[in-house]
Amino acid sequence: MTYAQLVVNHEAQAMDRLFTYGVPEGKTVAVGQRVKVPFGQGNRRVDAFVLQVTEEAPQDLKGLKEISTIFPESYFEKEHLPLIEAVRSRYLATYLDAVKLLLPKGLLQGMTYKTSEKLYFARPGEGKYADPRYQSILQEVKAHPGEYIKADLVRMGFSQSSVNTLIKHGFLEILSENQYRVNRQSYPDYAPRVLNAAQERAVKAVTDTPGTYLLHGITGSGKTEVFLELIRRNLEAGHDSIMLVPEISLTPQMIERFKGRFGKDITIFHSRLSDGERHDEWHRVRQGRVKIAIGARSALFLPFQDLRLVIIDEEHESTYKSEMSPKYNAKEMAEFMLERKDGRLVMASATPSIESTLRAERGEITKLELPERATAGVLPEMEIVDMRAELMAGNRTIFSRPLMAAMTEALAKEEQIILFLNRRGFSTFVSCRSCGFVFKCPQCDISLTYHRDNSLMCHQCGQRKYLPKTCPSCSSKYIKQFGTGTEKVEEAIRQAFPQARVMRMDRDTTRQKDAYETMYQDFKNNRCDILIGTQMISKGLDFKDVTLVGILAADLSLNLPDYRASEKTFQLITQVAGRAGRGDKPGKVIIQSYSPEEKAIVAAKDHDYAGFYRQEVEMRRMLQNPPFSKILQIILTSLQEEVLIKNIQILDSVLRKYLIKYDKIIVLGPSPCLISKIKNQHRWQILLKGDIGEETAQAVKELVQSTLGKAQKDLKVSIDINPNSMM
DNA sequence: AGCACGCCGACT
DNA sequence: GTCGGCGTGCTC
Repeated sequence: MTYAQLVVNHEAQAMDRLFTYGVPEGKTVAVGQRVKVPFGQGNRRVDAFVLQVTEEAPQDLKGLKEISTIFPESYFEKEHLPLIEAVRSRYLATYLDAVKLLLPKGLLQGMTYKTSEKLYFARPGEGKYADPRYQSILQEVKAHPGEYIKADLVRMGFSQSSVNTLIKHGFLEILSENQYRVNRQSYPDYAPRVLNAAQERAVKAVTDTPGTYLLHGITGSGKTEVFLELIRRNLEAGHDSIMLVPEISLTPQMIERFKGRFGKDITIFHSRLSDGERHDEWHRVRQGRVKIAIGARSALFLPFQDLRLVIIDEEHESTYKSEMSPKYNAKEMAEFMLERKDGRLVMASATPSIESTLRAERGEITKLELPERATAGVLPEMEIVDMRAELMAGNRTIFSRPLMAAMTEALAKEEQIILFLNRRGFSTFVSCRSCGFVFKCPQCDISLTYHRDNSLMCHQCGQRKYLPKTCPSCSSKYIKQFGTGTEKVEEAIRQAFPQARVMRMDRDTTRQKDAYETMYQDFKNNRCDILIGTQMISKGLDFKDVTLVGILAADLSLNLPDYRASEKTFQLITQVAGRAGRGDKPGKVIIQSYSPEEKAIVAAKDHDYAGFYRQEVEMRRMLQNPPFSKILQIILTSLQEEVLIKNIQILDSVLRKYLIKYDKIIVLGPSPCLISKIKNQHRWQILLKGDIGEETAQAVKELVQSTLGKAQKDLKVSIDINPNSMM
């Protein structure tokens, strides 16, 4: 008899193991197939996936059952097993979560193809069906076989009942076809550019030798052209390629270029694709109809047959680390997948992560450089404005005098301006000047942001309410808004430059489906003078008429409680600054800051990546922060704070006792998270920092589960290795 | 997470 | 004597 080891579709942590079932006599199963099995005492039929097939009987099995249904389609291959195992052991994921990465979205919810009933000509009309009104329908369908469904003909003015009659009597035939929900929009050809020497060298290095590369190219150095060429060569060799981008830089411009270069060979994974579209794109890849994918991190797991090239653009971005289970890091998984088949991984950025540059220095990966702008443009001129001095001089507005002057000048010359502020809304908090009351979200422990439509919004849970006229605490009318968001910037600009055309791009204005695209086109075609935006305008956008970039509050990201605050600030300033002077006119960047002597800000001003890196890496080494250590974050949440505190204290003492033998791991906490409540869930955390190997992490996970296992149901636990945020 | 089993009290 | 409430433990 044949036996199959299965992962069952069961979310419970206790189900996170393989179950052995018998394969019915005369049937076969293979790794990656979906089956149904009777499970548990009630023999409920649940979905399961085959991970292993064996011939010999497993030892000591009580009550072996048989698979009840075998589905023909297979979702992954034997060679994916190490990947599943890696996701499990590195990121403490369950089998099920790891397997689900490889499945088309919606599979377990019964998602399937959309079918359409296409019409075909079957036989010529005869007898009373030779009548012209029938003939014209038959002619039309005969001329366009399989192109119409009934509704199309009706729309063209034919009578629905005539069409039905023809079908009923067999003159027309209906065939059901799987319809791909795919974007058929065509794009203008994007012809290859001639590569400059540095681009050429990079392409050659990657083509010649498999391995992992760090491509450090300054903003505007033509990285995209290198990607396109690498993909073209990989395609020519008959292999598949994946290009990963952070969600926010999957811009219309990027899509335009890739579609324009590769046409139908490519699939694009928008975050805005519907589940149905994702399902279909998955199958298009599985069937080998496309050879190239571009998308956010989950596109890495599309079922290509022969993946040999992965490009990770803006590799410093935190979006490559998943914050939901499985909490994998796409950079690590890409490398893992490619090194076992002699593939090539190219991680690219104008501001590489400290971690990647350190790896390059250690010789683990190969560094390639694009040190010059590809077009005539030079790097923009950078100026830091000390906002404390502005204040001293009596300027209490959002804009410093140098920025005002530069904006006036740019507008006079009809050049475009980008203003960056990484905060949406109007004011960041609202408080009562009489009693000091601050409006906070009742469900979350953060202050509410005031929006111009007179609402108070929680940027954590999204809840909105109207701003009352009087203070809920002392009933005074002295309610005032503090802090600045993009809405206030927009208002200030409209006041200062009433004739300028202004656009604001943030999550609030790009919510509707095509808003982003429309605004992008408007700005590109010079229907707008000043673009105000958050992080979403910081990368990818390439507008040739932008000569001035204003960074309104460079220190915002500097004061976060995170060892990466400095790195993030440097990256953000460099990226935003890179939007200036990409055409033939020189660019200028004005950085407003209250801490103008900060090394991240000064280094960004000097375009000095190397200098910034040297200082930052030393700091990390000194404080033993990643990449010189790992951080394991354990967050406990509960509706009841007392339950939470009691349990996390127990957990803390258990962990400390266990970790006493590891002198290279320190335990921090327990303490409330910086955002100590979200949607009424209280949050506390314990951080472990140090030399945490996979086995240690696994042991900690098991310890956490066994310690909390018997505790209240209300208690939820999340474990993350090297989390993006420690808030 | 379900589901069955079993131990115990309440009620015909 | 039997019905059902819920704590416990297992799922090939």
